[in-house]
Amino acid sequence: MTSPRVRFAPSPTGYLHVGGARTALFNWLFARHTGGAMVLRIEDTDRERSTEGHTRVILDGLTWLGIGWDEGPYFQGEYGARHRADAERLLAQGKAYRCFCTREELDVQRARAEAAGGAFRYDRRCHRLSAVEIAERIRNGAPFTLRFLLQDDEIAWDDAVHGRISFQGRDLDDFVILRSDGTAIYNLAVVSDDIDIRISHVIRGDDHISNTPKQIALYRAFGVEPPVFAHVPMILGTDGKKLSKRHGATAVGDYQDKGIFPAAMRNFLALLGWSPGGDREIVPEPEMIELFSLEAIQTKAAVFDTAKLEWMNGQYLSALPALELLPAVGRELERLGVNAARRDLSPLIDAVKGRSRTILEVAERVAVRLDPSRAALDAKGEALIRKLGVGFAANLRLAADALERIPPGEWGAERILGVLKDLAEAHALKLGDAMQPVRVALTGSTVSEPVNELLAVVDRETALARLREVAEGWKPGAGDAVAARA
RNA sequence: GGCGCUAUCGUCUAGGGGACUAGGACGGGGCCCUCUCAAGGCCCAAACACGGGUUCGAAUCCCGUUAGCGCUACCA
Repeated sequence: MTSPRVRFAPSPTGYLHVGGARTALFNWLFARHTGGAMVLRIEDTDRERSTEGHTRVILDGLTWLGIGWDEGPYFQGEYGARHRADAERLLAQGKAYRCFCTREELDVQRARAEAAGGAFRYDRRCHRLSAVEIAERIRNGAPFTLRFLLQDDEIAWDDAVHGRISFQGRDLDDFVILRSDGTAIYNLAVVSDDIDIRISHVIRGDDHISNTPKQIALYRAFGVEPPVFAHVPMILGTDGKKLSKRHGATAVGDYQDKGIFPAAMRNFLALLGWSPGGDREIVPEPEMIELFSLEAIQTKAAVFDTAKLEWMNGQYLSALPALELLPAVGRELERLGVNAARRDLSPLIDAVKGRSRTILEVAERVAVRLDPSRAALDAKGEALIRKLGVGFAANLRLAADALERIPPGEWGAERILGVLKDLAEAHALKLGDAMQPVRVALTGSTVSEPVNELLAVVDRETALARLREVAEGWKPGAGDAVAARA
């Protein structure tokens, strides 16, 4: 047996959807696990909706996710001649026939069938046309499609994830394989291409299950052994409906923009519908490849849970050394308009990454530590300062005075902690009362690393200047008396 | 409507006839730690859709019911 060949075949009619990304991931994992090849094919036969931009976005999305391909991308649109030749071969062999029914006639037939309460099935009226009638219509220039002549027997296959699935030929109808303009319909194009590039395993979404019997029928007609089919379950939104735009972020690019790591996204996507068995959650890529199997894929649709994705991202974030985060943080900083040149960002990243879940949060926190005045830009920060009441400015001034006495050469987390502890003791303050005003003044938030570490990580002059600025600038407002009592 | 697929905590899942008092993770709640928030540690609540079989014994196998989803184009 030769090594498996799988393909990921998106149509470039939209962005790379998380569902598509997961399908790609499963294909990729299977190829890596088996030592097979992954082929990329862009199904761009729908000229109306396909764009080059979408193709670019899909390729970029896969690359970002770290899903590489061994062959392609092939563009389905370039193989129209083969599709057509294949269809005509079936026609010549009597396995397909010309259908002269117009769209309007078909609509009428369909409506009639529906009104009668039954399912529409093409009645093969054009299959009964005599050779003379056909010749005459062709001579008159009547447009026609090619329909596949479907046999009535059972069509079944052993699905690698679902087990045996079976359809009856009589429940299907003679589907169109070639449009009147000579271009191929999806099912024909797919089978023609999959045969051409020798695909051994078709791993795709289970919304394709109902296409599979038609495709198997085509394989039979071509006299080619069908590939192994593996239909992976859909991804749903939190309301249990098929994931769509109104569920918020559904494109891979959205998560890239949110600061999700490719590795975290891969891990999360892989565990959505597949399980390595046991209690594993964080699964490094090599193990994922090692453990992957089609049989272990879930048969049930899965709900996309953003909260768990973010948790997982946080896990990857904490595990990654600051050094590896540096480039990404640098990019985000640039986007935020922060000049980070000439500063070693590593200590700052280390200080904030533990309580961040995305690289975006890391960058924002680093930005504030580089330039605390950014905290004031945040209206929420100002509101917080105000809420802290009348004792705030006084304590802040005390802290600033004490900290100023630390010589530049001794500015460090340990020394700062000692000074603040002494200060609290000397003024009978709770440690928190000395710490929190500093925290809020410096970050505009009640949340940060320990205050002494925060101060150490912010440049001494910058920190002191900011503390002064906030302490002096603070004016008691109308609501402050109340706040102080509360 | 027809055809098909599916059914374990709110969510992702483990489970392959006895190891099930149904395990883990996210999320939720509580406690510890603590200058805040996270992280970390400990604890709690939370599920086998329903009904019939098969079997000494069913979450696990079979049938039915219900519900959800998919497809039902000269879209992919």
